[in-house]
Amino acid sequence: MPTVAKVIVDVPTMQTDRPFDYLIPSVLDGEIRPGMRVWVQFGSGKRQVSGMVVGLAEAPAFDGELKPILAVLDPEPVMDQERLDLAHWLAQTTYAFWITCIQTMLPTMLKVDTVRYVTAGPAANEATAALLAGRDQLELTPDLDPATMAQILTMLGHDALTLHYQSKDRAKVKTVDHVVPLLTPDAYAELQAKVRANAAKQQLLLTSLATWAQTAQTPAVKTIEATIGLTRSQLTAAAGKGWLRLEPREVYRNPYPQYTGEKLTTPLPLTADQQAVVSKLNDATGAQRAETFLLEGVTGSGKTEVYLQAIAKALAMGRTALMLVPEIALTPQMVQRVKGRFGNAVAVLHSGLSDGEKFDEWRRIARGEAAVVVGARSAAFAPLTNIGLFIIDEEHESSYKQDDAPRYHARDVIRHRAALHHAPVVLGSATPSLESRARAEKGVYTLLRLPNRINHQALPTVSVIDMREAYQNGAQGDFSKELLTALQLRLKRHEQSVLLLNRRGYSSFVMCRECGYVVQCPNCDISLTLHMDTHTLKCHYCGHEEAIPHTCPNCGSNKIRYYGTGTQKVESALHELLPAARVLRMDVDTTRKKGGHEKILRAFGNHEADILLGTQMIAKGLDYPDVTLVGVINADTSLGLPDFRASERTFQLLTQVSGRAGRADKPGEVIVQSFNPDHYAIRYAQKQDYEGFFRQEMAIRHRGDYPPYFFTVKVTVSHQDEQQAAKAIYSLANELKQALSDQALVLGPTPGAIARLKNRYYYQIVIKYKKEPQLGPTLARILDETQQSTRRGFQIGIDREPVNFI
DNA sequence: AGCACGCCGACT
DNA sequence: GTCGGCGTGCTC
Repeated sequence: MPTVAKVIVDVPTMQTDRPFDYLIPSVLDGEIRPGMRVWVQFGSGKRQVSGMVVGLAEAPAFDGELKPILAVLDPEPVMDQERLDLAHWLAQTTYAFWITCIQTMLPTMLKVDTVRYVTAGPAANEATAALLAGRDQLELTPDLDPATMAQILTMLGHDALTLHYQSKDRAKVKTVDHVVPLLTPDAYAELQAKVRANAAKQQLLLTSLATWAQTAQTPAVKTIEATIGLTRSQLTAAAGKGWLRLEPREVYRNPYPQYTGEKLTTPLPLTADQQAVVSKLNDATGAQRAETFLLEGVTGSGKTEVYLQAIAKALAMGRTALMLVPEIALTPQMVQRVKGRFGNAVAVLHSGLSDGEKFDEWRRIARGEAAVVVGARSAAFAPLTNIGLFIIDEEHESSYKQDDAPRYHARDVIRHRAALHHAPVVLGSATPSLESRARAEKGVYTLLRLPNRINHQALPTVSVIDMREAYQNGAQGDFSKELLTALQLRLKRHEQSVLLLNRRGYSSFVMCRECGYVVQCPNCDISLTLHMDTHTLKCHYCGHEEAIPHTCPNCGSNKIRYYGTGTQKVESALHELLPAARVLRMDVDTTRKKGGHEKILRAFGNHEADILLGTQMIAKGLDYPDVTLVGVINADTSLGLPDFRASERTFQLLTQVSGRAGRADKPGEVIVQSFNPDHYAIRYAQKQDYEGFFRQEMAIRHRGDYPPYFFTVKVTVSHQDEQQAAKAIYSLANELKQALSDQALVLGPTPGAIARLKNRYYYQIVIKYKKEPQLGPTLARILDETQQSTRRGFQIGIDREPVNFI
């Protein structure tokens, strides 16, 4: 019988990032298994924290006195061995804390909140009474003002207060009350005789109870209310008389009640191209071969149907399937296609669900009640077992990389799991990332192609408008004459248009025309963004908000004006230029609310608007037959960024939106406005020529020693004091340069693009390398050394293959 | 992280 | 002489 549990405690620091031994008390003999959360005392004092059991042992490896586990928080493990191992692997490969990785893999509802509160102590005095002000206890929240906090600490030292810890598990299982008849049908008949005949409701209830008892039914209270019109209070009263019992039964919160799973779609006939791809995938699935495929399929080539039939193969083998989709593409249309084919066997995980819904979908998966999972990035950790197929759609999407710890790429997690499950991986995209396409070239991935659109639909015509000349030709504001004319034509024909505003690095800000002053965030070194709906300036990093100034805070001039192009500004311009057009705007502001996204897309699908105006998010998952015009207002604002992937991102975006036009029998037209109309990214996107773009971009990457020819790591140091941060990054850069071969390139140190964020100063270096066996150990050593300096306020971040270099 | 221990300045 | 400031080290 194991007597020791190895526990990772919920204290995310470098010094505590390893298992601690805890004694399994005899009352918990045999109850504790790896993957369960436990409640333990940790550190000197009475501090209590939660932790995760990652292993059991007969004897401790630690030769001090062990503390006992205080309580078990789960009746069953919430992580199986595969996922416990996965968490450890993730921690090692991303340089994140083990406990942080564990928490990322679990639904938010399984995160344990630790509550600290004080009560009157043995030496309670007037101050105690004053502080508690009649209450029994006072919770210690981080927003308590420092003076009060200091006072509390002093009083704790004098035993005037006592400190308590409590775990607050957020997991709430939703229940629905059911009526359970307690008597026999005969007994109910007898009662009916005793109850007054004109007590209609009671008579009705007794008749119903007799029937339920006869047929062994236990209907839900809600059903009874709806069908026979008895109220909950009448049932509660009857429960008091012993006629029935109200029994809470666990139910799942179903985020998609509209899919009943009764009528399933049947597989569509495949084109020869699709058939060839499906057979290759199914061969690998059948042979349980962990092969990675790169599926390069143009927009409209029927990738989704390929996925569905490949999933069917895995299911036919009695295995499960995991499919990742970018958050932004997880639209009702996508869910409908998968749920429509596989019904209730599908679980969906994305950020639009409430925590409760996510928790319930997660439990359905963990209990083996869902065999297909469709979800965004974090669904890579879905608790599926026996996975037979992995799919990553829109594989090039940068949202598959998590920007904060653990800084993982879903593709790496999926490939790691695929190797364990002996299952193939499909990476699908119309515009694969250069990294993936290069790997296919090298034979690491197997390249599969779907070069043709289904039914050989013509690709839309794409015209590029030179905005440098447009103003001589009667352009108004952000609209060239060509785009305006095309929009008017669509209005006349009652067809729909989509307008894309490429807003990356191009938000609206307020600038003084006299002195050039731009209103900045007081906490972060970035410009504040204008929000016309609330008439405020907001910081998109820290959330700071302030009123729009009427006069320049710098020179006092009243010539302070709005600059840049935001969706709101374009929207009002549209109203002026095309007063008859009904415009729907889709951006972070209009989609923040739950379901906001879907509501807008549905409204557009129902022809409630003529023009859909939005940012990047409209480029995906849209499939409306009546859209015959796609306009890109500013194609190249993303080209100017100091990021080597700027061309790749621009090409992907333009190719993607171009594919959105004219998908039905109506021919589509795409108008791209650009100040760099001759840029190769725009030219290749115009021709929808991925291979051409790939060759040229690879040559450029080769010349610049960029990925995929080189690997990259970004190391960031931050401190409240700018000098300290700068000093630290320079010594770190030196240390790295000495440890690495001269093949490796160390760029920087440079201040972060936003040098100051939430009142911390950031400095960073980027390392480019091909093969550096010393890099991993050196980074680990640096982290180890920094742990000593964390108390002095340093924070260090290591990001392998970062998506954002600035 | 958080909590205790420990070693130096302004008070009863 | 002590109370309490926050620098340093440890947590099974």
